[in-house]
Amino acid sequence: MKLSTKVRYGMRALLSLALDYGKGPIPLKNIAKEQEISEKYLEHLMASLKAAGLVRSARGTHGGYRLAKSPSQISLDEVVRVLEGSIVPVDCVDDPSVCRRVRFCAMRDIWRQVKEAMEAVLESTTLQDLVERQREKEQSEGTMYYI
Amino acid sequence: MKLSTKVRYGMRALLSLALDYGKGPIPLKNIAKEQEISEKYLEHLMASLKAAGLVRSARGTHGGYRLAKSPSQISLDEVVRVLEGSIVPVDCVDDPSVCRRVRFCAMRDIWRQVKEAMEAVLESTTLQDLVERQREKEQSEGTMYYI
DNA sequence: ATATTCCCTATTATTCATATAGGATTAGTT
DNA sequence: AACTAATCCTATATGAATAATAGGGAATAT
Repeated sequence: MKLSTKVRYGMRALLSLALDYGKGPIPLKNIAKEQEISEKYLEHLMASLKAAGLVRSARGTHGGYRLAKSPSQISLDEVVRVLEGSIVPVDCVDDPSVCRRVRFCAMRDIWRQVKEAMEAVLESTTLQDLVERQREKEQSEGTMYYI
Repeated sequence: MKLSTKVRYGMRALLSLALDYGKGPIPLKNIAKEQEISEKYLEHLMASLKAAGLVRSARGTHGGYRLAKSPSQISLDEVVRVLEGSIVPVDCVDDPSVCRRVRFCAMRDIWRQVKEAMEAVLESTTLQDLVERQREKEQSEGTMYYI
């Protein structure tokens, strides 16, 4: 029931970009350093995020990544879906064909409830919410953020 | 964000025992056959469930496993915790020591909300609920159940 | 030109979940 | 006592997914 590090790293990277939203492209190198993620690994994540239309990129000097939409338009469930494929705890919830007796299965109902509960939280939270929350915390305490 | 098969198999095994609650010990072999789980693998799961006090065992002829408490007293969150260790999507939610900046982390709040949402569903459902749900479904449709 | 940056493909490493094996122990049955 | 059905224990193998690294190619601003 753990999130992959893909999602954890990806969220951190996006939060990083959200905090700098409007300031032009941020080089991957900076994000990697700030978030203590290997550059090479982060490249892959950014490629996925770009393919999904969450970030845009610019090459060359002064290039880097920036969010493709405003932080308030990116909800966390979108991010999880991009980096992890889906949110379901069990495949049959989204794809009934993986199990022949799906129609009679008591467990499946529960797993669907679990999925919906998780989704509700992730859908109702955007990067903008994270930014605000982060700024509040920094104000009173420190500067860095990790997951 | 997937459940391990440990949990899926374990739930199925327990549901099996719950459906036969009060009928004396059920040999592991029977459960394995009914649920299409390898006997050897199921042995490990039952060992965990026994160590956690969810089932009792009897050796020798006519031995087997039975629930240690009534189905209505076993909630699903307990089962998940036993077989998966915890319910958290990210370790820092339960154990702040894994990350030095936990106090200032915006993400952690969200992951905790996700955890609580999942827990709410699992805590409010017991094996007895599953049994009833299962019987309803069987009545109208078939006999077998899978996850 | 050159330095900086993203881009692409391939490969390796590591971890963890899953599964199997073989025998030891216990308890009923005859 | 011998036999059989069952759990119990420890060790090991397998496999798949995740995580991480490597190396060079292509674009762009100065």
